[in-house]
Amino acid sequence: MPELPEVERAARTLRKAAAGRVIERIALIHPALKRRVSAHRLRTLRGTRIAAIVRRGKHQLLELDDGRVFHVHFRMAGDWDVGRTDEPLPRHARATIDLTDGTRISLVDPRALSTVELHAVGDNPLDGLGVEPADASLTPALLIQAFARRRGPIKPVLLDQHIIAGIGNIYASEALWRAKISPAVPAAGLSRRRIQELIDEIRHVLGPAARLPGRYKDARESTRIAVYGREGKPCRRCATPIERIVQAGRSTYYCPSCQRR
DNA sequence: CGTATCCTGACC
DNA sequence: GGTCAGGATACG
Repeated sequence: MPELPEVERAARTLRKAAAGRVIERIALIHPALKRRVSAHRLRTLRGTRIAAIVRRGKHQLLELDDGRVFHVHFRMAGDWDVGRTDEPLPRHARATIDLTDGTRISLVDPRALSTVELHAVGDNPLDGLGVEPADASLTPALLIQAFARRRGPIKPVLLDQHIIAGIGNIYASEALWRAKISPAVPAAGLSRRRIQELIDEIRHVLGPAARLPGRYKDARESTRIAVYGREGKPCRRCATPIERIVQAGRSTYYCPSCQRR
């Protein structure tokens, strides 16, 4: 499920259930998660208050009141399930966060690719992460500079979280379609004007959490998927059949007619 | 830069 | 049985 809008929604769910509350225990169920944080370090979380929940890109940071950070990334298929400690675990529960009030938040993830980390006081959990789409510092000038070092096509570059944080495979195709930019054009060499259009469309497709405050009045405007997964179906602008190509191992969908090189 | 890899489930 | 999946990273 998760790209930026879905992670934003999940973080809000978590905030509602857990912000300001105290951890009873965090349990890692799946072996791949157990490998990441030792049982000993997990036990040190008991009695710690969750001061705040912060989303950055597709990352969720549970900021603990002792300064440590419990860091969760859903990867391809993670999500939160909020229940009670006396209920049976949901299907595909990979970790649980039990609170002293009896709430159990389960990390559910059929593919078990989600990751968790426990950061010590003072480390930066998001070293190298790119700019947040809603941040005013996301400007054409910034991207011109970032793109200049890239030789490859724009679409895989949009997925690079070191540049802009939070664009995933679906919305990369969607933003390029809306901006009428071919996914195959070299990132370097896009004009300032086209980059500005691309930034606007990235903010549009990623929804309210990616938009600058005070802009885009129509926050509820439909963000329905226009190209992703629509191979062979007519382009919603020009009716040309949508094509699918593979770039950097991921599917890209685009209109060969109205997305220009 | 592309490719393999981590995992599991859904679908052909 | 094979392929694909809304992610990220290690590697050649």
